[in-house]
Amino acid sequence: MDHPTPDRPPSPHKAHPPKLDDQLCFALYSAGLALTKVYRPILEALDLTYPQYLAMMALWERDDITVNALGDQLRLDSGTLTPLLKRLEGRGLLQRRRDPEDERRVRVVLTEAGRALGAQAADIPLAIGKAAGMSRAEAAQERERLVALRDRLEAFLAED
Amino acid sequence: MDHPTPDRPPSPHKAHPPKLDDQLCFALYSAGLALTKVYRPILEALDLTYPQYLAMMALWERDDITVNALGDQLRLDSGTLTPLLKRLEGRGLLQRRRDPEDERRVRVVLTEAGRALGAQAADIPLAIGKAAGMSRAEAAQERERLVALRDRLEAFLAED
DNA sequence: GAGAAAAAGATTGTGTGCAATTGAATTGAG
DNA sequence: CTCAATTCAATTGCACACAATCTTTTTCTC
Repeated sequence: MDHPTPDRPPSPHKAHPPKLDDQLCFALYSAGLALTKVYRPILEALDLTYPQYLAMMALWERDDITVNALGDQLRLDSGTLTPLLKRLEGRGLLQRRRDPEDERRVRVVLTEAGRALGAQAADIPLAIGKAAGMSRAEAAQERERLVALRDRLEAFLAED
Repeated sequence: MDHPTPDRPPSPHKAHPPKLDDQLCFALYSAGLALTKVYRPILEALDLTYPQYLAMMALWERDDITVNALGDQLRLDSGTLTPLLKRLEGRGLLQRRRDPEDERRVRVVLTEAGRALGAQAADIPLAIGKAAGMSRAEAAQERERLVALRDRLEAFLAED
């Protein structure tokens, strides 16, 4: 049961392949998979997928925004958002209408049903916190560390 | 059940919908998206997708394992792994062969080309660490926190 | 030892993610 | 004012993820 690369041998004669369980990236990846698996049965009650839930959260806070603006918040492009929003529209949770000011834009507006769903979602964070076995404060700390990591990665991507 | 909601406004007359940027889950989700975007151009040199890279990492450490065993490590099921492995096989990086001992199993074995790719991947973690703007020690700490979170979520999923 | 149950992997169908392209609308340079 | 460049969303194509189902093979029970 070998473990963590305590110290790398100073002179790598041969290049050693990286190990799965040493990688921060895999921890992030597998934690994300686990989290969506926890969400799935909870969101089933609202008949939402996890990305749909994220989109609805953004819209509960502020709707009547363009697809682009929503994509900036969610870090998703139109290739992902357009079909996702069409599904939500098909369920009567929102409407997509061309902006008369600029016909290139599509503005996303919640319906009454869409807004009402927000109240039903109010208890979800608590349920997730329980599954994660973290206090509110711990979760907030971890959230900040991940946001900081994300921001550094996005800054790196934005370079040149 | 639980309730000490310490910092909530005292009387929730109406249920308030959760907010995107308050959620640990969205921090995890968006950090994961950013990370794969950082990986993409780096992995292009190896002509691997990010999940393919994860699978290869597992195999560089130990191959000649079943699809199930690989799936347990990666947290993926056969519905995801079968086509992924077929693509890698098509590229000549590995072979899939039925286990003669138990014809239900398929064992995954690296080819020489597949093993050779491991050497080319040796510098990737360093490049990622740079993009993430973290020291080795910081990355290791964050990795442990995420693994702990993942393990708690998986334990919750395994309940009942 | 025969039939039921279980296990391993493959397949099908749905829903993301994203690159690349397209089409329509707007803006900008001269 | 005009035509090229830009912008916004949609579309297309590929690769995950996963539920549900199916086939084959093995094991379990009697």
